[in-house]
Order: sequence, then C-alpha cells, then structure tokens
Amino acid sequence: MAKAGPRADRGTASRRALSAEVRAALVNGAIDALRETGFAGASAREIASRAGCSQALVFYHFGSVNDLLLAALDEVSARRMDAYRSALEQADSVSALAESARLIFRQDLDAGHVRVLVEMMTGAHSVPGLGEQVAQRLQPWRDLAYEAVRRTLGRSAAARLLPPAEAAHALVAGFLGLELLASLDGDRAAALAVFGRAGHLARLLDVLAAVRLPAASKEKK
Amino acid sequence: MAKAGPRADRGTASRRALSAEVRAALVNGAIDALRETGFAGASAREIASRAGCSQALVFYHFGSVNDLLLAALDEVSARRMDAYRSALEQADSVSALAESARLIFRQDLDAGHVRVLVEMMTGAHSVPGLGEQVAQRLQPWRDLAYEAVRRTLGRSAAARLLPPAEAAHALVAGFLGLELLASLDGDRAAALAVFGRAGHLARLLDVLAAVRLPAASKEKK
DNA sequence: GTCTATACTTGGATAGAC
DNA sequence: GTCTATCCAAGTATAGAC
Repeated sequence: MAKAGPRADRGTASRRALSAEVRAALVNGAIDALRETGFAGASAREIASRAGCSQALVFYHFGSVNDLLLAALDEVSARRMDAYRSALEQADSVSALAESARLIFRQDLDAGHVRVLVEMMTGAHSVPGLGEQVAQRLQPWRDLAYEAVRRTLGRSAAARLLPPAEAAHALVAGFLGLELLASLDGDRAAALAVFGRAGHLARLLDVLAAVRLPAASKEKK
Repeated sequence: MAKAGPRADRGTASRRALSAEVRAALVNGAIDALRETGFAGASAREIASRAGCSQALVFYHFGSVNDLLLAALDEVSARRMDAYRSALEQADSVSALAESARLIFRQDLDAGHVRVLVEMMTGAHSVPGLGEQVAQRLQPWRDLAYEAVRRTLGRSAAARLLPPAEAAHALVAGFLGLELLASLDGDRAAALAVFGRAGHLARLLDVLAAVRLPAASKEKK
C-alpha cells in the first residue's frame, strides 16, 4: 500500500505516516486557532501548541504561517465541498434549495467553517498578496452557489424576478454577514430565523418557478 | 466659550486646542489604518505615523490601542448616524427604504465606513472582552435598521410575509457580507446590483404593504 | 523530522527629559 | 502635552543538535 521510499529497510513507512500526522495536526491546529482566537491569534506558536509539536515544524512543513493558514482554508473547503454539492444537487425547487442552505449554514455555524473563511478574508487585509489567494479559494463556493441557484430557478419567471448571479452573490454574502453577527453576539437563533424566513419566501417563488416562460413569445425575433 | 482651566494666564486655550487636534488626528489615523491595513495592521506606531505624532501619545490620550480603536469606531458611528437617520426616516415605502439603503451602502462602501466596523468585529475575536464592546456599539445601527423596517412595513400584509426583526437582521447582515465580498475582490458592482435587485423586489412588497390587514378578522378572539 | 536554542523584528507600554 | 529612549513580550524564521 505505502509506496516504498529510499532506505525502506525499517520504519520508513511509519515515520512517513507520523510526519503526515504532524502535518494534519498542524492543519487542524490552524483551523482551531482561526476559529477560536481569530487570524491575529493564529500564530505559529499558538498553532504548534494546539498541534502538540514544536513551533519550528510550522516552517519546516509549510514554509510560513500564512501558507499553513491557506492550507487550513483548503482543508475546510475540501471537507465541506462534498456536503455542499450533494445537498444542493438534490434540491429541485427554490424552497428545497433554501432549506438545504439553512441546514448547511447551521452545520457550518456550529462547526465554525464559515468562521475560518471570514477570518481569512479579513486577516488577508493586513497581509499584502494574501487577499488574492483567499479570493481564489472562495471562487469554488461562489460557483457552487451560482450553479445551485441557476438550476433551481431555471428559465422560469422567477429567474426574471431574481437573476441567478445576483441571488448567488446575495446568498454568499448572507452566509458571511450572518456568521459575523452570530459570532459577535453568540446568537445563532437570529441567523437561523432569517434562513427560515427565506424558506417561506422561497415557497412563493416555487409557484413562479413552476411557470415556464413561453419561449420568448412576446419578444421580437 | 472655552472653560478657563488652571493657570489660564496665556496660551492654555490654544494649547488645549492643539491637544484636541492631536486626539482627532489619532482617531482619524486609527480609522484610516483600520480601513487600509486592517485590525492587525492598526498598531500604535502605524496610527501615530498617520497622525504625524509620537506613538507614546496613543497611550497618553487613550490608554491603550484598543481603546483608541473603539474611539475610532465611535467616531465613524457618530458621523454616519445622522446620515442614516435622516435618509431612513423619510422613506415612506418599502421600495423607498430599499433605495435609501442602497445609497447609504454605496457611500459607506466608498468611504470605508463598513470596512472599519467589519475589521473591529473580526479583530475583536482575538482580544478578550473586546467583542462585547463592539457589539454594544453595533446596537444603535441595528435599532435604526429595525425601526426603519418596522415603520415602512407597518402592520401590513407585508409584515406577515417579512417580520421586521428578521428583515432588519438580514439587512444588517447584508451590509456586512456584501462589504466583505466587495473588499476581497474589489468589485463593488456586484454588491450594488444586489441592492438594486432588492429595490425591484421591494416594489412588489409596496403593493402588499398598501393593503392594511383587516384588524385580525379571521383570528380567534 | 523533530527538537532546542537563538537571531531578529515588531508592537505595547512606560520613564523621564523638555 | 509631547517627545525620545527604553523595556519587555510575542512573533517569524533559521541553525544546528539529535
């Protein structure tokens, strides 16, 4: 299973496994630090302490603290992307989409996934060049939101009322803004109420979405 | 006008004026630093450099960097509160409210007012106790949003569809989330498009808002 | 690969001259 | 009130032992 490396006499595989464990521990430590102490508190020492290893290993394995933080963001993204995709893909109406979004948001709120993203977005502001890299990592999430909205709204009357690109942008902004408020006052109920309300309104859109537009009947050519 | 202090022989008033100028310069420097370099970059040295004075004055006048940053947040709040209140008070329909919100958001986005707030909200996360103080300062804005929404929706059918408390929470979250996205990718157009769309949808609510509920006609008791 | 030790930098905060 | 000088804590990053 494990590819034999150089000097594969004894212990190499396990040592490699140990090394991978350290990397994983550092990434997890970075995620926890971002979530609990914020970007400013996510120092190499803080992360290493959470990972239970030396601070020097941050630089050995990742080169710099910022690169480790980006790896942490990648890890969170990867972990969530599957959950997002499957939840959103099986939503076949606007209200089902809203309900999926509500469930996903609640999970992410509790687990702190959005928190990590928000910390990186704002922390990036004080480190030149980091913003672009965070933006790059945010893109798949935005694409996912756009796809989900576009698919459920489709070419219906609802899409005229609410163009997918704008709805998707608003959806992503909503995740971020509601997370900010929730983490400030520790009140997740208010955020969830907003998603619940969006679900109610979405049911109205379901009706409109069911009405397919009569293929540009009135339009000139 | 100026209250005579101790040793009011000569120059005391002007010296006092100079001192006030320094305080103002520090507050402005703090605002600029928060906006341009973020919470992590808003150090005493950075701020003092922008204010054109010694770093020691931060501590002499404000006691600590955090207290200066809070003063900066207060200043931004005070500056904007009047503009907000007058704009929102003269909105007499949901769509007018949406248009006001759009104009205000554009001003704040360009001037960086929301940026300062977001930086303080996330930066607070890494400093114990700061979160409560920021939350306290956010409250007037939330109250204002709530009042505006409650007044324009009123006791109409629209208020059933969209309870003021939830709408206000969503409105504040929208400001924050859209600012986060706009500052990450430098694209304010997408955020403004969302507000524009909200305006279109608000016109639908205007119709509902015009329909006053027949004082709980169907309800039991 | 992992550790300890350390060089170097930056930032908060204070002391004391003026 | 404002400055310069300084102390101290914390952070990034590297060197070198194991």
